[in-house]
Amino acid sequence: MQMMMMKFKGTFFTLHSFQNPNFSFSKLASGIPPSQTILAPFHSNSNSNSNSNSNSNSESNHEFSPFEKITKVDDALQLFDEMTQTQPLPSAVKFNKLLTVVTKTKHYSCSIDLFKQMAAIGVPVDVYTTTIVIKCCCQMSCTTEGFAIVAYGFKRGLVPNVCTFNTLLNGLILEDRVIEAERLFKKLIKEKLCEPNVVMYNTMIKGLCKFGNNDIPIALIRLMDERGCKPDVVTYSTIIDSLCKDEMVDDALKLFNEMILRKGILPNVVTYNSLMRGLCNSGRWDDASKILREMEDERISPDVITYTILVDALCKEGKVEDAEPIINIMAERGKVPDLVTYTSLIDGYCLQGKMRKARAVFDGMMSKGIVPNVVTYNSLLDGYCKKLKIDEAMHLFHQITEKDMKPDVVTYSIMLQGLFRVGRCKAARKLFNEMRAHNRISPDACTYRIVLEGLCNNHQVDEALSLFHMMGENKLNLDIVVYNILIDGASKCGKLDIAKVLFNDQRVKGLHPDVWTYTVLIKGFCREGLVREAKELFQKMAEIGCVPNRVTYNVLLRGLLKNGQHDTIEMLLKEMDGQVDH
DNA sequence: TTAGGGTTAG
Repeated sequence: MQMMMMKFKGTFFTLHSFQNPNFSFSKLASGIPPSQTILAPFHSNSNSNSNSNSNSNSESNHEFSPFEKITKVDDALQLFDEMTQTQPLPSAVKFNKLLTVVTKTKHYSCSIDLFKQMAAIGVPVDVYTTTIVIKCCCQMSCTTEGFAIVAYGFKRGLVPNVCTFNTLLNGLILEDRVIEAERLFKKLIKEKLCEPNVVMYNTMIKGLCKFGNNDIPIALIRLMDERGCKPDVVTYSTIIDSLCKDEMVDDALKLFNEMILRKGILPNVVTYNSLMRGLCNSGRWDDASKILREMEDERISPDVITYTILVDALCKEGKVEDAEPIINIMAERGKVPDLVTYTSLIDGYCLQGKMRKARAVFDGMMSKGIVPNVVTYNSLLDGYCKKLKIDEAMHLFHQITEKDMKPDVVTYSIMLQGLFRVGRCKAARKLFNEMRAHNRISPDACTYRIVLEGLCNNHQVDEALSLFHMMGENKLNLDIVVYNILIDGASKCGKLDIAKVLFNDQRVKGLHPDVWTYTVLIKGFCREGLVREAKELFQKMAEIGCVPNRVTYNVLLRGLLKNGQHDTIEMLLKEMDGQVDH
């Protein structure tokens, strides 16, 4: 422990004092430590002599363990057939191994089918078998089916254990059923159905973090201590990651230090990756670079995810030319860029409108045998739409469907935004109807915002309003941004009465108008020459503590100017000087 | 001698 503390003396304790004014992106890239793991013997067969011991072991293993050889599901299915025809039937352990292999390839429904066949043939199943199959149900968002399997097992004397319950907890969390997960977790403890272990605490912590809570998970670490269950690197990494995602990077670093210095738990590449992402996304490049150096000091090799985080963050910062060389650095260090890495880079070029470059990366990726998915296509689509190249976008959109790939809600939203932008409302409405008729994809809050804004910008406010009313009292109708769009749209086309009704309506619903809400309505009043009303609303903003921004001042100033209220303008300019950043 | 938990893209 003492050694460990010494080892990490140079860690983030001095983070805030760490400053590097000469920082550059190329330095960041060159600071990436080389791979410390010797991968060669596992990646090629040219080193068989140098590793004779482990080789002979694995060979002898293979004789008895055909499961390790399986790379494709078809192989597994064939082996399953052979196993079921063997007399006497192989043990449950052997079938479990096979099921594990299939499950690891993410062919969950296949595993479930095999389980059904096993049950039909009378292959012995145990609690391991049911746990594997429950996991498959959970991964397919059918956790309720997972509970049914517990009941099935129970009838056959298979008592669920901590692994089984943990799988179910994880399933509930995957389906955002966090309250049910919490209830189950408490029930397990209260009724002594099983004593939670570190894995189960970690699952629960993940769920709570996902639910937007970081304080309870931290408190849970204390509970673990009390109940004699030691938190591990996963416990801390989960919370560190959640804090980073909530832009609380300093709290994450504090926890990181606590983990190392007080608990003596060593961080691994996952912990570092979370911190890297948190720091990069908040533009703290110096600190990110320090993390890379610290990884090097601790001999922890960055993995594909580390590099991808860097590529993505640089691209989002508009530094795509700094991101591209990272692909080469990866190659030098034996790390193969994957679909996510390439997609991040493609997205970076698209964001800059460099579509030819984006296309070149896309083609390069394809030539390496990496198959793009809907996220990759969406990046390209968005790029074309932003450049108003709708025909290219449309072409790509059709290509997605032709390739048997399923467009998702984002694909449709991007296309809708593009079509509205170039004023092709008829096509947009057709696409929107097509989307609504789709039984698998339904428009989300973002889609509705795009459609409402599109209609308003194309002088179709009545259609926007009727769509809004049709949405009824659902969550989307409780979105302040939607109200802002409509208030702006209505007042722009002279329907100030409707704008006022909408303004009151959102307050009745308990929504909190923001700067934008007030600004668009002030703009509406000014447009109609109702300067007194505009000033009153401006006053009201101040009263409820909603701070006007530069746009608000500009809108009001223009209104006053148009109506010759020069005294008020002078007063406002003085006020602005003291309040608004220029 | 088999099962369960944490990190990356729109």
